[in-house]
Amino acid sequence: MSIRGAVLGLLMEQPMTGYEITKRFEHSLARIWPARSNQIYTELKKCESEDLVKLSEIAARNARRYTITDQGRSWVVQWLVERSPPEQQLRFEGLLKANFVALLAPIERQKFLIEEKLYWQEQSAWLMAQMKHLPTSSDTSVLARKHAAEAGLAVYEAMVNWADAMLKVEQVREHASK
Amino acid sequence: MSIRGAVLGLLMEQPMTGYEITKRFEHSLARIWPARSNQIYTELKKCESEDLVKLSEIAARNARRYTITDQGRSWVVQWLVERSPPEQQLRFEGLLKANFVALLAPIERQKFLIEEKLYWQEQSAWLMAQMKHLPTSSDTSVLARKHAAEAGLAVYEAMVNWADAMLKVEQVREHASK
DNA sequence: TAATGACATGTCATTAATGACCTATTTCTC
DNA sequence: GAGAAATAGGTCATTAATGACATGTCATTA
Repeated sequence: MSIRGAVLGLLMEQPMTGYEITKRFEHSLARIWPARSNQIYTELKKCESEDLVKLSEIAARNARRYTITDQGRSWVVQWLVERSPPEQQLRFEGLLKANFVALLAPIERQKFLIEEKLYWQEQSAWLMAQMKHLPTSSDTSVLARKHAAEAGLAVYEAMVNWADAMLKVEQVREHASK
Repeated sequence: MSIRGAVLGLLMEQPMTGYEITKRFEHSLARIWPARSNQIYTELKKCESEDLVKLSEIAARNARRYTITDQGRSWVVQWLVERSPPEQQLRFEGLLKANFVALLAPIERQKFLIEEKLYWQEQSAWLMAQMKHLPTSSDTSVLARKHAAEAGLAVYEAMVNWADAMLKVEQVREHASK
């Protein structure tokens, strides 16, 4: 149901079409809660049938622009506050693999770690670039996004540090074997 | 397919029954890649049918103990190294909600943030406790787990810091309005 | 004017994951 | 010796998510 939270959360800002939501997604939430456009369109339809959003405009190119309803607003607040399944807050394949990295042969492992480091550095750089687009304001919604982004950044940096630490393990081992 | 990686990764250590894997899961990977026991049993059966594991022993209480095969070992290495869908490495509901926290009314928001902080502190404490059980060794597999755990810790701490930062935003606002 | 590329919305088959159950055995405790 | 709790291994229905397509619009540019 998180995809619903994301879609309705974005619609709280302003009415949007599925396409617009998809684009907004790609520029912000997609790295934290991946979703394909088809999932967003499907979710919008379901939300419409449950009166959480309503079709408010047919724009150019038959684009269907949806507006969030009062029920939709309540749904979002409910979703934010509830912590029904506390376990599945996080699903992190990178950390899962990190636990098993010792299963690789030294050469493969080093290659893997270098790639991982690069990947997380890219994520980090991307997020920093996104953050620059945030307006400088003490508005709560802006600050919330800013601090959320900073938390995301810390996550990416944790992975970069992990890769570094593991690469160092390798170097120490090499040095010792000389 | 990550659940398969996790199951086979654990079986690389030693032969185990579905129940034992489930328990090992709960004590380590479950917070990073949640899985119910039924999913693990299902995966074990699928792996058996694909010759990635083989039933090596029927232990007490008809417990089926599986051993990883050579194909299984190759599968794990392949899985570790490949980065087929780079986007869906991470699925983090906490950070998703963090982006929308401004949608809550101040009182609800504060309550939510305090609960979140507590939750992530608990996760952090739990992981630190788990880390104490790691043997002190310079063995790569031990170091890998140690550094992975440290990365996890950094993630949890990032969330605690986020909650703190957002709580401070609130306090500043209150102070300013006096 | 033809082609390209961004815009826009979907369907459909399949896989992954959850949630709710079910059925036994064995061990521990009162 | 009765009953609870942990061990052990599932089934089944449903929902969530992916991946591969399908279809058409509109603006730009070659």
